[in-house]
Amino acid sequence: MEVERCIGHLDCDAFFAAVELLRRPELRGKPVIVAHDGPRSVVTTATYEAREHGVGSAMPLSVARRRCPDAILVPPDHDAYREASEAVMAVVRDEVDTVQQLSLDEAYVDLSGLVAPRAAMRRVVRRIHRETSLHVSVGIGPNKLVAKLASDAEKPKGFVVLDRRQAWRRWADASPGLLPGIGPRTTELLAERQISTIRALARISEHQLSEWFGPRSGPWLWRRCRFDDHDPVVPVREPVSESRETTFSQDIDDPEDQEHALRRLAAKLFDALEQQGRRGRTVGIKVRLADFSTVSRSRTLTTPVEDAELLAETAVAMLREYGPQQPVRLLGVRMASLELVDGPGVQLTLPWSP
DNA sequence: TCTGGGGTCCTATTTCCT
DNA sequence: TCTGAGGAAATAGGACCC
Repeated sequence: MEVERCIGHLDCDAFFAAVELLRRPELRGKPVIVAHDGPRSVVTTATYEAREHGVGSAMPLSVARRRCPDAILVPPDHDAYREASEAVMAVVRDEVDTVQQLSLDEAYVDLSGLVAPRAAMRRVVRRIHRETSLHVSVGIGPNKLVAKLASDAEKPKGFVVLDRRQAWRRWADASPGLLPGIGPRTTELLAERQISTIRALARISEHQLSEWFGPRSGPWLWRRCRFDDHDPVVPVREPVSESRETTFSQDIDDPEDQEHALRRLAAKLFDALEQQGRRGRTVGIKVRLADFSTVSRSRTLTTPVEDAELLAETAVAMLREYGPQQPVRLLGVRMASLELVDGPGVQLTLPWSP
């Protein structure tokens, strides 16, 4: 028996930029862009003043500068954002039992069974602002999909409550690309078939969508365009993989330089995992060439990688075997099949043979 | 306009095992 | 020993998200 759910989605407004503005109030009201200052940088976050000039997230910094020459550039400070995030999420968890944090600035909450879910979320919003001076937008709906669309609909400081029918009325004529999970590629594939609205997509049979997009994605699309979504709010999820990668300010041609960069990334990744008490059995590399094409290689070992040297050597070996035929723009190292190292004591006790 | 870094998930293909 | 079906796991690539 499916019980009617009530799901909330909460999203901090221009989060990174907002945190910077708290530290530097003199920037308030000005166009601010959070990004590293490099030739190949992209915009991480922009204040609404900068967005008015057409600046948006993930946009090349070179473009953003052209569109908004007066913008003030602030380098990202992830430690500060993590701290602010912890303060925000602490409030959310204090007010709601079931919280799924998606990123530093976003979370789903399960409000099912609450007598006054809206009042609960109003309280969360007020407390977050009182305790952190940050603003959030909230969406409430019968599932994650509607909640997320709703939180995005009227930001900043939005508070939108919709049921499925209202969501349909509001967005039936919008592009399928509005729906989270439908990106540029799928939007294009649909457009080739003359499907450019959610309404048009909803007229396609599940069977047809499965033929076009496969046995999982087809039915998923069929449900999505009906604003139907049964994904539960899952409080804790173990990480699947972790990686470190870097784009060079200039492409690297020399194999020795490439290997050196790869070793540095491997060391960084190993340190991070060791801090968490995690290790993985699968080592992967990622290579982006000058023409922006990307190649990956991976190798699964019989036992989890126990030392930094093995990780680095495995990565370097794969890079040598691949042997890039173009200058390299980006290198990355990844570990997957992650597991938690046993508690203290177990690895101190060597399994010896008599 | 010229594209970061850190992730998740899906698909197709290959490989290995029974 | 050869052959093959079918599934699980590994691999590569790509779409997508913040």
